[in-house]
Amino acid sequence: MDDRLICLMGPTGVGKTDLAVQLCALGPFAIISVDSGMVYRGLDIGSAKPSPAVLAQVPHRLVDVCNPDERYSAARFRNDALAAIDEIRARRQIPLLVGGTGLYFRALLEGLSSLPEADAAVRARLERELAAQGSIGLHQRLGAIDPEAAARIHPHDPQRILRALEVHELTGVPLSRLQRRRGQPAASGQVIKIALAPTTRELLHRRIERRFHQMLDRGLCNEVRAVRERFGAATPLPGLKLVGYREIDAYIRGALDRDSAAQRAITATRQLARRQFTWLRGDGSVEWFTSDTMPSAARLRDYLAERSGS
RNA sequence: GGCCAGGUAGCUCAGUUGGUAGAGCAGGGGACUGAAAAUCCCUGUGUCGGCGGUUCAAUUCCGUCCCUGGCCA
Repeated sequence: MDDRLICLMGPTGVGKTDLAVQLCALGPFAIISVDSGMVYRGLDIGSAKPSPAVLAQVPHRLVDVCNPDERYSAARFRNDALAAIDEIRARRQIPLLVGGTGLYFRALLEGLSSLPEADAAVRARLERELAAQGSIGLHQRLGAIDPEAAARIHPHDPQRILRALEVHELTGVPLSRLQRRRGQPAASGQVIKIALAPTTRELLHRRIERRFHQMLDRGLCNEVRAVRERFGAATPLPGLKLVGYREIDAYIRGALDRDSAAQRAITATRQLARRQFTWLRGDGSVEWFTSDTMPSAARLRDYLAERSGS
């Protein structure tokens, strides 16, 4: 039985999705999206989802699985992806994991420790304490409870400080101790990692800028307005923290003019792409393919056939 | 053409009572365990517009030229 797990990775805007869709026409592949943006229903243009027509023809698992007012997570992704992998294999197809979310790939391929999930009440209280004491104050408190975690987490990193305190409150055990027992590798099979990237950064920057203007042309602003109308201006919407959405939301609320919102969105996308590179560069097991000229799906198929022979 | 204000890092600007200069942003690198498209960390040598002059020493003072903006003709 073919137990391969194919990962098509790369920074935003290099054409991973198009290539994956083409590949599906050439073999028994089934796509699982590894993308923290495409999980949101109604956030279509700005997350660069494939069109409804493409989605109907080539199913993407883990696209449109939660609403913009919900919070998705790496752990939820891991569970959903494991279920999708089983289902795909039961149909004698090969899972093709496509996306740029490094943490999700790691959660799936290396596993997560067994930790409590986020608790809204605890988090709300910690947020208030953060506002009152500042992150350095909370970091000191963490130092008393869990010196190991405090040493690893920077005093200015409120998100991680809060999470460490939250875990301790919920379990009575320091985060660092729970993390020492790392969960088993979560996904089974022969992992093949392919990264798609341009040869120069400038090429990527140009592509990002052009793509964002296309998103505006396709009605990104109206998409954000529709979401705001549906949930109300005051509701915190995790979905609108995504690159591009955040800036357009600020424009719609009147905090930014349209041009600076667009410029900031493009900048934020470049910075996102850089962080995505950082995950990939550190991984010695990825095979790099250039995206300067879109590699043909046939070439990728042949590469995969070669790899499976061993 | 005259007067005024500017010309310093890719951009916006500080600053140097004369001893060759530093912030923010951008860019680059890194971290990453239930928010991750998040949250953080590290990273600043540039003919200080050109050419002359004064001076031990000029980006700083003086002269002149060039460029940009404003006002006046």
